[in-house]
Amino acid sequence: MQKYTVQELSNIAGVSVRTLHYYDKIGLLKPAVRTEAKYRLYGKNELLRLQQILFFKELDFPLKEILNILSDSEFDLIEALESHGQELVLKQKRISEMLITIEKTMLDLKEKKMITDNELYDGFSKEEANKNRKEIIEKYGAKALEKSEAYLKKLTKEQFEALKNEQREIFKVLFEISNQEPESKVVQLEISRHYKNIRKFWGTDGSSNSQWRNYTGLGELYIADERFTKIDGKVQPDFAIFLSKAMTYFANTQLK
Amino acid sequence: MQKYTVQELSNIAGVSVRTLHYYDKIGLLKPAVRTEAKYRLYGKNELLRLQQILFFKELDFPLKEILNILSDSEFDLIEALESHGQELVLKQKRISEMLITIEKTMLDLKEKKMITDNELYDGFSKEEANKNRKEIIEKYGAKALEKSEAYLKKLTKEQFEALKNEQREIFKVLFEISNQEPESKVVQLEISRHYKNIRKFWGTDGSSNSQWRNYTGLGELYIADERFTKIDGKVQPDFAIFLSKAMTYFANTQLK
DNA sequence: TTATGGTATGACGTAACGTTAGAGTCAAAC
DNA sequence: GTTTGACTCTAACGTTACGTCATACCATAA
Repeated sequence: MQKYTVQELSNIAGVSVRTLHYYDKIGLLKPAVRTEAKYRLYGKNELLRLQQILFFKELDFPLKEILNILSDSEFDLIEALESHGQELVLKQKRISEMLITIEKTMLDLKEKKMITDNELYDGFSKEEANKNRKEIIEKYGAKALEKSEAYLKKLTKEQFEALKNEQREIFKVLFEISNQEPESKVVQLEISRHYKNIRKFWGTDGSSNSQWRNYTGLGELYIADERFTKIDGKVQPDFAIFLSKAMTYFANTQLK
Repeated sequence: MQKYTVQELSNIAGVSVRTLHYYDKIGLLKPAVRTEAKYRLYGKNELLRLQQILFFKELDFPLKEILNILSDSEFDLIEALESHGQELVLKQKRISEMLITIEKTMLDLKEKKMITDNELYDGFSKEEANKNRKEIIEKYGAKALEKSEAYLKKLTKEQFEALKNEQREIFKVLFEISNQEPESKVVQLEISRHYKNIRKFWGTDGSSNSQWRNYTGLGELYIADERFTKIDGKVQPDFAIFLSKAMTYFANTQLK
């Protein structure tokens, strides 16, 4: 007759040795025999029983109930499955409700942190802001403005601040090499860094294509809105144009 | 300033005193002050914090994470909600799979226990069985036979046995009063017992109307199949007819 | 014979409390 | 002033299904 040691059975069934010790202790799965040295040896019946145990365990039955099921008759099995299934359905309902609550809460929080129109042109006077917008429309059309503002409004306050601040560093590097061609490898490498850096604000929504379009749009925004491309506090219009070109080129080469 | 003792806070927030002790111990909710006698006293801030805690607890956040959330900034909150939501979605998926497995298993089990055609007329020879079926058709039509057999085939073996055996008792009582009118109150009372007794084999499927039709059909079956209405081993055709009448009357009076 | 690796038992740790148990505290009733 | 009853405190075990040591024993090959 086939006999398995703890480790053998553990390998066959994919459970830990400790689990077998435990099942033995609680009387769920006793070894067929014990050697004089107290070693546990299991036979085929035990292997089968273990597989039954694992089946119910996968269904999230507590071990005590598994013990009952495996010792009682078949009729109880159906009943057990039925009532356990009902419990699971209830769990699902509860989780659904939790998910709804979570989504609502997130909406609430995001709403609070959404940028208001005022904050969008914060630091500019109303007139300046409007002048700013008119300029964009003249140069790039109303659609470009719309896209840019829609993009910014989707950000939270923190993200907006991060957008302004966190990129100073990388912009400095880019500024240093802004005498190079926007399509050059050196520039494109830095741009890819910038892209990765900015991507984390976009979350997971939107197709990859639309992400490239967004990125191009962001480049246009840099030209239009001088807040982003200030270097050491000074406005750099040429740099913004350089940036936009490099970004557009990057986006186009990535779009297969 | 308002101060609450453990029990007061426990009543307000709907948690146990032990829970407050525990939250204190793990540093999740410390009382505002401790009296010289070591009594815990909570203020309004603590009440508010407790409510926050309970909010996240309802969402199944572990207390450790709640501790982090309540001490860290708001940005982490959204992240926490998002990842926790993803966990919950995974849980839901796993439960869905479990439910599918359970349903499959139950189908398998029931199939095994379904009555086979042979077992349906078990104890009768083939000829007898066919004679039996012909008789039913002659007296009640083919539809009645079909319905009866369909009804029986839906039962599991155990249920079939139960149907035959478990009702001996109640049939004896009914047999005693079978000299009464089937429509009489005494009889109808017993019939209602019989109805309740038999109902548990039907499960939850089928409209209530169809259940009454089933019940009437079962009465016809009793007439046709003498196995069910044997009293002390003797066939009682008159009793079967009496039963069927009483059952039909019962079903009709219940159908509003 | 010893090195190596498998095995056994026992005990602590995990999460979030429930549940005694023993001892001290408070306010009111006597 | 004291007793009573309600309240509070800390400490400790129980719960689930093991993981993770620690320590000691066992088996087999070199």
